[in-house]
Amino acid sequence: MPELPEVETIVRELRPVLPGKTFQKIDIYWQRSVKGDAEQFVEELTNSTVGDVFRRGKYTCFALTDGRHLTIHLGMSGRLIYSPDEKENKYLRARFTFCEDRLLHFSDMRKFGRMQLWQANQSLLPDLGPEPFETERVLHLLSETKSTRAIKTLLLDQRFLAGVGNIYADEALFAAGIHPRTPANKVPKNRLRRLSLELPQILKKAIANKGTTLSDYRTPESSSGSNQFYLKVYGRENQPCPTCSTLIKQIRINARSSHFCPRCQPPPANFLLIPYKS
DNA sequence: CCTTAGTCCTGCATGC
DNA sequence: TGCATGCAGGACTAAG
Repeated sequence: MPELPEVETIVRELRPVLPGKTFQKIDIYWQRSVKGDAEQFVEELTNSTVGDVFRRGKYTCFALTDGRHLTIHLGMSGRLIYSPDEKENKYLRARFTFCEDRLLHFSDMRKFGRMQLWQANQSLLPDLGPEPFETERVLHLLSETKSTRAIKTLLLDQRFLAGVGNIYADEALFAAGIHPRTPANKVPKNRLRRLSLELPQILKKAIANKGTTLSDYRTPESSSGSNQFYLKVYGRENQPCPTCSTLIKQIRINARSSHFCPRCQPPPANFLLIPYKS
């Protein structure tokens, strides 16, 4: 599942090769991979030229030279594959052909990914919260929030904070010593400070490792990331905590699996926890 | 404002 | 073996 570090890795591979390239032909194999009308999307994007490639939250963004933008959200299983040749791929949802026959393939097994074209006068991704690297701003938002939702839920809310998904939310809460079910407005200030500082560190380390490959994620040159070998709690239920050897627990928060160490991430007080509802 | 449940999807694991 | 069921999850929507 591509989160911020995986998307950043993808962007870093595409940025040196795509700017200056023109979309010569676009083939859509699954209409719903396009937000809005797929035919119109193809019509409006054909013959456009890529100016820059960048990341915002979990979105890969292509700035077109005429001021418009193409965004791609990879969902759960989306991949961008940049290659000179065609490969058999039963999950191919879209194919972008550039001049000199270079190809960008959008592959997406579970079909949760979405591509969207933005007009020049539209503000891009207006509902996204700040990037986690804006430490001061994130700390301020966390400190000021009156939200009673579980802190984990807030971290996953892209309007509050952009780019964090299930894996890195669990890792960041472990690093900050916060129980994931703590109400956001009840987390002690010193823990919030730790969270705002640890989160960007965790993301940077994951980027250095070219992302976390659990099953589907690959870079555009189809290599795997290696950050899965460095995860401390995510997916490690019933295994010893790397810090204190207490067994990692798995619980559900808003229908999402959450992993934490009961000793390193103690609840501030039992009655403060967001209760579990089946 | 907040929440939960349902939807979209497929592959994989499990159980009979 | 084969079929049914359940699970995973990000973003979005509807309903309370």
